[in-house]
Amino acid sequence: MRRVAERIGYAPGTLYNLFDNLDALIVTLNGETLGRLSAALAAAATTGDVAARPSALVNAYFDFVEAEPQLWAVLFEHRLPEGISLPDWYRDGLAALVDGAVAALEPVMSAWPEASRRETVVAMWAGLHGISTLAVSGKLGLVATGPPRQLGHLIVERIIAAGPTAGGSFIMS
Amino acid sequence: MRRVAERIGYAPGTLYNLFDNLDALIVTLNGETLGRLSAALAAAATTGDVAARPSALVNAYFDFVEAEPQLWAVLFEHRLPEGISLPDWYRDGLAALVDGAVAALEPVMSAWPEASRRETVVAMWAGLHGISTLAVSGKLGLVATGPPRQLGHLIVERIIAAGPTAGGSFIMS
DNA sequence: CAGTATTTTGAACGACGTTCAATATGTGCT
DNA sequence: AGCACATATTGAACGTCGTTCAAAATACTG
Repeated sequence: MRRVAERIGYAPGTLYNLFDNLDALIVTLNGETLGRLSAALAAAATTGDVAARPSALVNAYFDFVEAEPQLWAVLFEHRLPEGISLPDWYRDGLAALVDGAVAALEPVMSAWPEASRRETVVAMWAGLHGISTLAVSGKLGLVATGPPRQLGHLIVERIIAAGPTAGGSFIMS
Repeated sequence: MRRVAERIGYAPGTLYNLFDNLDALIVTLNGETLGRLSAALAAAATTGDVAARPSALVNAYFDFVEAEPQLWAVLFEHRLPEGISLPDWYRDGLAALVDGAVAALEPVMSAWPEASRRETVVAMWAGLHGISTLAVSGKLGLVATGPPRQLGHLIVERIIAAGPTAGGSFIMS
């Protein structure tokens, strides 16, 4: 709070007329970052070559992380105090991001049933998220050789290649 | 530091005879947690039914996260100040965890070349990590319906099912 | 210009990580 | 036992942080 206040040339107390506390300020900032990330992914999804969309989305995601590592880190590393939940518009923003990816990948995931498709996209998004957090915190580099982006492509491409009925090998027999 | 000191019945200053600062204390704690997580995964990997090992590992991972959410959160959310890197034994602990998973999954990933197998395991681990962080921070629940564990199984099973040559669809044609 | 509403201030509070001289405790020796 | 020395522990103090709030400054209105 003190650093933000100094940056904008105000006394610390002034910020409390705009935000309840530091958490509220960060959540508002994260809302903007979420919108920017969503827009970056949407722009990448306009590729005409639908087969290239999965890798285009992965590249757009990592481009964003590399372009704005601090904003991205705050967006996903910040945690509200116990018991306080994120505002509704935050959920809407996240849902819009996922929906955009689902729509963009629809051509290459037409074999999936609707519900499973969305679940799969969420899983892939979480996978990219995990790779990025480990990379940003310096823990991925301890065990991975290639760039984080490469692992991102691996996750997304193989999950899509596996198709909707993959897994559950115990069902076979 | 003050809370730890109070818990063990010492003055704050005493802790500085054992650790340089709070970061060093947390890194030491994280070393223990990493060992515990590694042991839990190793125990799950002893399953005789090799086909069930992937799901057993996923379950063990999420069991650990649910059993020790705070320790797990500190292990992976803590970040050293800029420029300071993790000690060597930390890297070794992480590498041991990955190596254990690679060894446990060897029977079901025998088709993979060695290097690719390890990379794939790292990617799956990062995927589980991403699911867990989003779940713990309350952000996964905003867009996912099922339990986090389900997404973990999805990622691991489909990546294994996809096989070593999946992805890179642009290579075909 | 007077009076009211709004914005901004900066001192103050409690909590935090950290430092360090002072103090307490333990250990080995005669 | 007492003494000298090493080690462990303390607690006050410092600077920083988020946060509060009465006071001061500014803006607006009739």
